[in-house]
Amino acid sequence: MELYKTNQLKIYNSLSKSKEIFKPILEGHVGMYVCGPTVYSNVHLGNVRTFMSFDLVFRYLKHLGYKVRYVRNITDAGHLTDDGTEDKIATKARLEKIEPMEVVQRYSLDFHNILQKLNNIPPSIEPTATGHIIDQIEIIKTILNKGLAYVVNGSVYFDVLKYNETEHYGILSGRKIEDSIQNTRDLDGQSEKKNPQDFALWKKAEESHIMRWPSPWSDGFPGWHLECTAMSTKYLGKTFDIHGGGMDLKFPHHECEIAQSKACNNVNPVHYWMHANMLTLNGQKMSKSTGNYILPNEIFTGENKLMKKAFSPSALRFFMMQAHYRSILDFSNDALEASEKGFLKLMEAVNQLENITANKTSSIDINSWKQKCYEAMDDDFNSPVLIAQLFEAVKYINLLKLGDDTLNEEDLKDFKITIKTFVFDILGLQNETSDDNSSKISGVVALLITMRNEARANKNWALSDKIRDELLAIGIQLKDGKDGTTFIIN
RNA sequence: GGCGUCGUGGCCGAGUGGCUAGGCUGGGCUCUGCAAAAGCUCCUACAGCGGUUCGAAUCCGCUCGUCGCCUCCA
Repeated sequence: MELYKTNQLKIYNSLSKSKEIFKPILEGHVGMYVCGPTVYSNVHLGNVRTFMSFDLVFRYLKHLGYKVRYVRNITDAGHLTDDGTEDKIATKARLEKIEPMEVVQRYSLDFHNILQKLNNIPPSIEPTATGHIIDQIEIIKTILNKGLAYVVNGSVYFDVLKYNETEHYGILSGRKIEDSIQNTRDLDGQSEKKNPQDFALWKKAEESHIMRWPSPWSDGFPGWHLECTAMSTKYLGKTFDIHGGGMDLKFPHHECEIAQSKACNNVNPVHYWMHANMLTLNGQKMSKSTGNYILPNEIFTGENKLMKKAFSPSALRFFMMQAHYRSILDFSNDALEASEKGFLKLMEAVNQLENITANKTSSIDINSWKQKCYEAMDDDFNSPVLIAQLFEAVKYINLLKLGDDTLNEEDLKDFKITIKTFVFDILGLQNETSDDNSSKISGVVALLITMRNEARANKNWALSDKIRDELLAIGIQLKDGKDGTTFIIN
């Protein structure tokens, strides 16, 4: 039987601002849409956090037995620069004197490469904005027909004030339109809009603009907010279960998506809105535009002023999983270093699982422990609490090894499977110590351990310590226990 | 200025109206040739001020501060 039938998953819904019991539209199936990156530069660590958060969601939903269709777009057109006049991709292409599609290709590859290193499972569908221009044009036509958009000089704008007469623009972000009217700054280049709150569904392209597509209104390109509505509707339907994204997209991006869907399809598109919180650096939001950011590769190589050393992708992933996805997390070398130590301790314990043998009776209540692991994840994907439970398991493993605790065959099997499931399948961590050469290394180290033990038997401490210390220097740590000497590779 | 968020021990970071989060760091003990590891153990908490309550870090109010959004942003 699928786990979702017995587990009661609760999700914090940004729309209702409360935790709700998760009930999909179609039993056993989940439709999930997450706003992907705009591929005009390398993804930074802050971008990555959001995608890792939803990777955890994806993994857990699948573990619970749901059939999940996970759609995450690539924004390769339509995302305007600060002044609201030019497409970000086109700007980058102009600056680097290359084709826009070269920009898209380069940074899409970077994006996929980084996420793969961090062991993210690829989405079921990864559509691009430029591949769905036709769908976007159709939506614009419908919204125009309903009188909720207007055409000016070949551009089409959504009429927010008109929409707000019958609907609530601000339902997600908790804003009142009156406030935003009073507080909106006047921006250059937006004078053709009726009201500053109106947003572009279609932008007419200037003569010099390279990225352009024909439409009934002008040769131009689609607005940023529209692509997500077009693609989510196309692949998940007019209403679907989960829509995710970074907290900073709540307004205006997600608010606009709701407005577009309601205007076009007369329905609220999303049942559960999930927002991942920001990753900060030096207490400030990581952001490309301010220069306050770090790239994942700089962490893997250690090549950044902020880094004292290199960290593995799994150590980084573990660091992120130690914080709840809705909390702000501050990044620093020291915080990562502390996480790495914990991560290695966990991995070492997982490696020791195979050395544990079954007993006649069990002194640990494995079922109750396992239950706590599920309760943590069922409570809005609480990975930090899950990890606390996994450290409980580390303690158990060490005590089992010492023989101070025992497990019968059935419990031991369950224990092993549960740990591995949570560590590898759900948290998505990887055991980086085991590689192709590990068996050879094991053989060599075993030989050195034998030589060292001979030296120790002869009380030749100088030699035994030399073997131990020099192995440690190259990252192999010996540990003398009651049952002989074991080692770990750091 | 508006809206929202958060404020936990040396650091990171969970959580709940009364019962140990966890990790890292530091101290002690056991084990050990020494060390490491492991086990046991100890220390430093819930921004401030009021209120509700038998009891609040947990609920309410105010103050201060943080961060985010309000403009492209994961």
